[in-house]
Amino acid sequence: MKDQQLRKSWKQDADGVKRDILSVAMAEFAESGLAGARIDAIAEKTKTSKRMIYYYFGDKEGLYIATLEAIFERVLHEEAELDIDGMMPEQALASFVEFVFDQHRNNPDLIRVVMNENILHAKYMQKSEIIGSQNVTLTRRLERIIERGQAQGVFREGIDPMFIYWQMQAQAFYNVSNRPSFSTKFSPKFFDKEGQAYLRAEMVDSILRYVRVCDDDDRARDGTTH
Amino acid sequence: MKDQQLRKSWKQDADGVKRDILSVAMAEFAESGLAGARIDAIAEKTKTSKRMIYYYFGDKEGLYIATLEAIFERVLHEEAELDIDGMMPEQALASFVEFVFDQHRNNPDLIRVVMNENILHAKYMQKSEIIGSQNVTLTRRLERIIERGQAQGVFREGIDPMFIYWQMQAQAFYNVSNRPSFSTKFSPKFFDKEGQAYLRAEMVDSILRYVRVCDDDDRARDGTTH
Amino acid sequence: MKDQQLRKSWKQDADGVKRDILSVAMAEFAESGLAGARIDAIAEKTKTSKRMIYYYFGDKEGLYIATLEAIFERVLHEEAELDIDGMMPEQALASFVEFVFDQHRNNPDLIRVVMNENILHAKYMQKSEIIGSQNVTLTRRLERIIERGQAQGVFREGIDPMFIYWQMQAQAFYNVSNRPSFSTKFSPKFFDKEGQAYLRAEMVDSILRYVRVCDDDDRARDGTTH
Amino acid sequence: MKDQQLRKSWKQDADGVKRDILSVAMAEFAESGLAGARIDAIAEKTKTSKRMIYYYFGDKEGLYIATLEAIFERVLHEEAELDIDGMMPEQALASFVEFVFDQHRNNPDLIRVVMNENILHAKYMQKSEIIGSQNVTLTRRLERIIERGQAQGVFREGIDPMFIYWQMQAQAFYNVSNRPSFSTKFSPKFFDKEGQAYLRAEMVDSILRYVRVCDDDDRARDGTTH
DNA sequence: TATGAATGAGGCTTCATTCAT
DNA sequence: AATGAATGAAGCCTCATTCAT
Repeated sequence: MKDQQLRKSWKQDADGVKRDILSVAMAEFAESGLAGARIDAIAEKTKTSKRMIYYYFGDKEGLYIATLEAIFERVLHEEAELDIDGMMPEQALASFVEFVFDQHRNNPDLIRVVMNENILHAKYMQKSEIIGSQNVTLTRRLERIIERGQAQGVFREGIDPMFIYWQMQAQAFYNVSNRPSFSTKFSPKFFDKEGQAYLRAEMVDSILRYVRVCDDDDRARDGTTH
Repeated sequence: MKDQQLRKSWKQDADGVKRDILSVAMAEFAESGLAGARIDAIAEKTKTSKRMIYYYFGDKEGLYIATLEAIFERVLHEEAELDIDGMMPEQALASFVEFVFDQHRNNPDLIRVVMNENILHAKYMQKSEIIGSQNVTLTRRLERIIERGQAQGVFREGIDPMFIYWQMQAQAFYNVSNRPSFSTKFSPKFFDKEGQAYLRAEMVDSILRYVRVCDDDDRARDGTTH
Repeated sequence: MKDQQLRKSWKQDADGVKRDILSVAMAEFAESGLAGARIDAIAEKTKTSKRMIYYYFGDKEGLYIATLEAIFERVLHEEAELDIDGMMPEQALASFVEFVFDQHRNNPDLIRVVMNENILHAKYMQKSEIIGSQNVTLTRRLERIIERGQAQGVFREGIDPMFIYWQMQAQAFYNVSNRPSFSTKFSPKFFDKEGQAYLRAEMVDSILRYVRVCDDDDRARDGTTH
Repeated sequence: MKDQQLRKSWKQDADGVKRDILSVAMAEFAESGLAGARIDAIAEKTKTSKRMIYYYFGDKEGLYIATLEAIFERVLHEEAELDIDGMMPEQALASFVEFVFDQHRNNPDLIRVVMNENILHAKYMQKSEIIGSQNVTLTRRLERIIERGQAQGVFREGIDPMFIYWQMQAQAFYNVSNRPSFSTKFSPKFFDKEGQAYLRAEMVDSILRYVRVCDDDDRARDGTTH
């Protein structure tokens, strides 16, 4: 899209070929995982040939890692668009939760690739230098929301922002990753349009109740009713 | 229950062989998934030969399904040991959450197999007739806890027990399934002994805060502080 | 069927078991040939177990040969029922042809087993002592019909009865054996009920025309029209 | 017809490799049938490796179908060389019969492959789009011979050319296909050089007698001598 | 006489990768 | 920069047959 004019005489520019391969690879790795994906299948859906995959990415693992990094980079861009700095703490937190929920829901490929990574004990994520150092931004912003809420006296003390972030991730991720098994084993009711809206709202509610100041906070720790 | 006594004189022990194969297969499928597991690798770790795997389970898929069902059956048995009926509602709910958390934590094989199933869109879980009809018991018990709590006035109205169950599952599952990626991308701090204890406690707290009656419930829905 | 009374106390008599196995084997070998038939498949359709097949017949080849011989014996019995001795020569010959045609048509299993034998270069038929010495009877009877016709002046001289027999066999056999390929490559029109009746009638007609005295016999040999 | 000249510089010769594989496969499938043939055996007799069979033909069935089609194509080419249009009807018909007889006799591989196909109920012939639509030419030519003979008054009316074709095929095919069993069960006398010449001549004679006008045609239908 | 368990050899097929041009 | 041809290693599975009781 950028400098195509300069290269017009070439049939395809190198970047275009790479991007083409990557986008096909992403779909394949997301669908079948590293072991399950087939180089042949990827090559066939590509505009170029199998040889080019090896030319540009070395081997299957190289292509896989490139795919992984491309996905995380895409996600990073999305996160930059979250605009909550002007909101009141509760509203900001609610929007934050909704954003995380939606982000996962709208990126099933990301989820599936991460699922696969976890099956491989995150072997390739660890190898990548890009991925590890990424998500500081988002957690920082969450910290600031919590701090603001506490300063305003609407959020209680003793909250670990990272735990809240973990909890959000858990639910947002699980909502996509385990939909097949949960539907099968328990109930599909949360996965139609209404069900998803309900889940999203309750997730917000649940986290707000977790951070909010409540008179009876003495009851909270021991789990008894006085 | 069986006529094993009659067969004791046989050198062969079909059930033993099958169990042996299954336990090896469970580990292999958990580690590598359906596609990644190697029949040869399973056979080698077995007391018997590769041929016997085919004799008893037909093919790789047959073995995989048998493994799946064995795992879910094992889990079912564990659930029968949860004893919370005599407790007060809050205590019962707390114990329930802790049980779910521990159950997942202590069965990483189960988690990994389910992860794999989800990558396969739960294809084989759906095929199995055993798995679908299982988990009524546990959700029923949760329903009763909630009802009791509401009757006693300690839990608020408008709670869907299934959502609480979903939320528990999400966190308990994610805690095991996504540990590698979360550790890598964010922080490993929740995954040592103390971190796990913290996570478990906050999970309980979070859910109790979600169900508990709170004076300011009018604030809950719109997310403002008026 | 014979001495079942004597053996009533036994669950199954040896002959019954053997006959049971043989009848199943015949169907399997007819359908799939020696290489294609599966001992397991045969055993499953049998009232007894796989082990019994080996007990009674030694191995797969042994069972195959036994099947072969049983089939030829059955055919031999059928031939004994052909009753044409009182007929006039033309009528007798016509009946003979029809008999051969029907006999093949009604024994597709025989045909398929012989097809398979021919693929194996009749290896097992040659081994069998029973089969080789069988079909003298039928060819003798054909010889006698021809001789009678010649004596009565209705059949011409210079006919080899064995050729006529060969020609009948060829058509009667081909009608069953090559029905699938002929239907596919040329036309299925000869294989419905009417088509078969037509084929049968023309076969008779053709052979009668071949043996019958004809004024223009001088034309016959060189294939010219004078 | 092809651009082989352009590729002459390549070490690889895809068409040559394919043809090599096909010719070996033809012999193997002819000898052992689809089930009996061994990919390993084929590969060994080939200039290339087993892997290349899969590269070019996909799987065993793919190779089998390719073999089937190659054989039928070869036969088609042979048929194009039959030159009988200038002959008188009887002579043309005689030559036609001889051609069919010789064609079968000289292509035992074809016969054996078709035998095998018939054992498989012509399953793969039906799949092939090439084979079904082929043999119109030859039957058309036979029709025209008959018509010419009838127009000239040397052939009688009421003849179905397709039946004659069927009859020729039956005998020409059976002569090759059932030689082993016929030799074993009846007599080998038709299968040496003289025997084959005799069979061929009588086949011609028999068919000419079938089509020729004969004074006594009133006798033909009821089979009596009055 | 009867049976379920066991087996070794060999079959078909797939895969990521490299070669030659 | 690009491509069709080629490959070895390894995977899954099937078969007739035998063993132990």
